[in-house]
Amino acid sequence: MKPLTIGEVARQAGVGVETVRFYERQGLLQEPDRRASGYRQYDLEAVAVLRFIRRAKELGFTLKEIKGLLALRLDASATRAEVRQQAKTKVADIEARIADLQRVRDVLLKLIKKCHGDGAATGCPILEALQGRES
Amino acid sequence: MKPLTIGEVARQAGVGVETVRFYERQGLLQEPDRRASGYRQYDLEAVAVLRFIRRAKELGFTLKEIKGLLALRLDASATRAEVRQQAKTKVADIEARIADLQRVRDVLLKLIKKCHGDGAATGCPILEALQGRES
DNA sequence: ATCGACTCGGTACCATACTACAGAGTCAAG
DNA sequence: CTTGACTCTGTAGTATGGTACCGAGTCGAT
Repeated sequence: MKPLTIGEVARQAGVGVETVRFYERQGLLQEPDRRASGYRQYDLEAVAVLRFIRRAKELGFTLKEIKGLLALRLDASATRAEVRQQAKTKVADIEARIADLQRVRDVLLKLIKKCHGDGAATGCPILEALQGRES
Repeated sequence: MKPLTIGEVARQAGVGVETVRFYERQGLLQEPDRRASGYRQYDLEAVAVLRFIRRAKELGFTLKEIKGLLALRLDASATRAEVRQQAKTKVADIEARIADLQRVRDVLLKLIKKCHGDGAATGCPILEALQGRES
């Protein structure tokens, strides 16, 4: 179990060295032990945490939320219900964003259908609609 | 047709004064005439442009894209096909984002289903899954 | 003439998630 | 013992879309 340098831990987790230090500053990664020289010394747990962060990010969690998840992960008194709640909230969040995007897409599709012409852009229904009279 | 101050034009367009100056710096809004005192003097076209920006932003266009749309709007040689193309590209864009979000949501829903328990968070399938063995 | 509201330019700051760099020190292989 | 790769801290910059503040000047109504 020889300790890893920041470069090794970053490589194993698939992130950059600067990113590791950044996460440390943000409080997502505990400050590791140091050698006499000041070099950080990591263990495999650090790799696990970094991978956790990466996955959670892929699932759309912000770093702030991930910080919360990491706290739950280490908190012996945390319950699965709490974790599930976080996940459910995120699902609701994502669904709201999907609905939003769908609404916008439909507006755009309608405008595209209206603008069948081929001439000058002046008077194009899309641009006209963007103009919008009302506030 | 008396000219409008920046405050009036901002109010009529429903944005802040600082925002108007910001759009000017970004090149979305032409630099207006000035009074002897240096005060900006706007006409109603400026209000139209600001509303255009607001609408397009609501439809998910970035300021950069909006700059392009505004250029098309004023370019006598621009065609409707070009405008339609922009809109279509944006639709494709939005649909990709929707698909992405749906994929993520499904992953989360699956994890939530797996985590039916009620005990300690330790070993919770959601946290475990986030851990992820592979890169 | 005075007052409050407004405007000026410039700069700095907010959140998000990094990324880049400078200049100095350290490590390990040959 | 040298060399090249690595690491250290601290600061600054990236992109996005603004918001906030400063001191100074200006406008219009009373």
